[in-house]
Amino acid sequence: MFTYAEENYIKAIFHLQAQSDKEVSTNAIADVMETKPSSVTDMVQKLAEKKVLAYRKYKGASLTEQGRKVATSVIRKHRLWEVFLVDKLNFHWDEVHDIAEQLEHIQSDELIKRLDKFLGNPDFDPHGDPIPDANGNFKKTEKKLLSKLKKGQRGVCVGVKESSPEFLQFLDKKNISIGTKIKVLGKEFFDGSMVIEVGKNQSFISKKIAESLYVQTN
Amino acid sequence: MFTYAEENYIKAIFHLQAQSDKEVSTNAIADVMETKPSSVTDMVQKLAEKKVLAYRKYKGASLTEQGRKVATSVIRKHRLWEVFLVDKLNFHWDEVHDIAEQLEHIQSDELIKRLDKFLGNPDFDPHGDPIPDANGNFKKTEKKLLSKLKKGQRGVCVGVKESSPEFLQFLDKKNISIGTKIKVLGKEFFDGSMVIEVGKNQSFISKKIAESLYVQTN
DNA sequence: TTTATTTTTTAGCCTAGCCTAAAAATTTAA
DNA sequence: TTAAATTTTTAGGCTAGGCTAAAAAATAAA
Repeated sequence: MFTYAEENYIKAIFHLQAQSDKEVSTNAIADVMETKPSSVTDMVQKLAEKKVLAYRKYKGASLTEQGRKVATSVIRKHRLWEVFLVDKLNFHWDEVHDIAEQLEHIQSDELIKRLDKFLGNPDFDPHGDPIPDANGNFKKTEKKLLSKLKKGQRGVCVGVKESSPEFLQFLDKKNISIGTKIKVLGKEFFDGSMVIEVGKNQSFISKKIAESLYVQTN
Repeated sequence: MFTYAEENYIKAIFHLQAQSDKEVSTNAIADVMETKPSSVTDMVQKLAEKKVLAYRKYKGASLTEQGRKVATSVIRKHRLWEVFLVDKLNFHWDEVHDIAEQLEHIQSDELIKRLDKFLGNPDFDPHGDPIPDANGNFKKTEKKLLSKLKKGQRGVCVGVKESSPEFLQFLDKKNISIGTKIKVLGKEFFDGSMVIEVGKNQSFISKKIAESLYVQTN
């Protein structure tokens, strides 16, 4: 139904829209797709004809209901495959993205249905991101950024905002992964840095880090 | 390194060459690829430049060592994924081909290494076809066509020559699958048909069927 | 509010992989 | 061994998805 390129554009627009909810600009899309704005214009016009998004010249694009369905289906597949790679094939969570990027385009509803069951109907991928159900609905979570916690508060790491290999490897070095309990020992006002407790160790982390990590408080 | 289309051509030429060992004709390739001969000429010339095959105008194509490596790698991936689909996701052996046809193009050596291990390093796919190892070597089997067996001989079904859904479903109806023990009760000279024993039942099968089923004798 | 800057679109071109129609080479038949 | 039939290649076109360069629209600054 949709080509790989089309699916990737739709997915990118979905993610961009999730952040700002308004129409997504041509340049923003070009940025994340690593293409030129002129190429984006072409593709966006084609996708508008296919009814997966609404497009107004010079204004930007926003997904239709149909487009959202395509996007969540691709995201669902991506995240389920990531669970497979980590849980079944023992990949590390910072190695799976590129492979899942390929696997997310495999077309077979039956395959995904069975894969989901095989994995025990997981709700979250190895990075802590929610896996939408077959209808495209995400489980609501009340996760917040680590940077929002006050001194003395505790939280459980449930995800990352950024998932570059560099960042994930940094977290590894600090022994932080999904499920890790974190306690805020101290917080600096002027630069937003924190001292946190992870297991038996304590670490100093910058504001940048604290704003890239999601935790769930209880 | 190679596009999906290129990999599919290489794979097709490999299979054609396995049957006749000589140079493969343009028309033969067009046939299995379901394209026009002119398209094949284009692609074959491109693949010759890429050194995966030797091509002589009007004579045909034959894979180089490099081409054989590409082909066996794709075949290895295809068959390993089929094992995954049947063993882990409980697909039926006649449902997995189209999905494996997509999965065989996923690029990641590490993925295949781990998948192979996860599946217990299988030697055969669900249709009984051998899975080449990482170096492209096939395990030798002395399978023969059922039609070659004489009256009274026994064999174990180890594969099929043809794997259309229709044929596989026919085998199902007769309760024949990989590992099924078959005994030849009788054989007609004039049309090559047979009466065979499968489990507690006996069946009449035509020459066409007997020539589409591989068995291993002991 | 006019000018300068930035963003977006248009126009035209490129490659991969397909196609059709016509030409050329090979094979088969007379 | 020449003519007919078949196979294969060439030539020229098409679509998807990119690109650059230039034009047009929108936004920001003077």
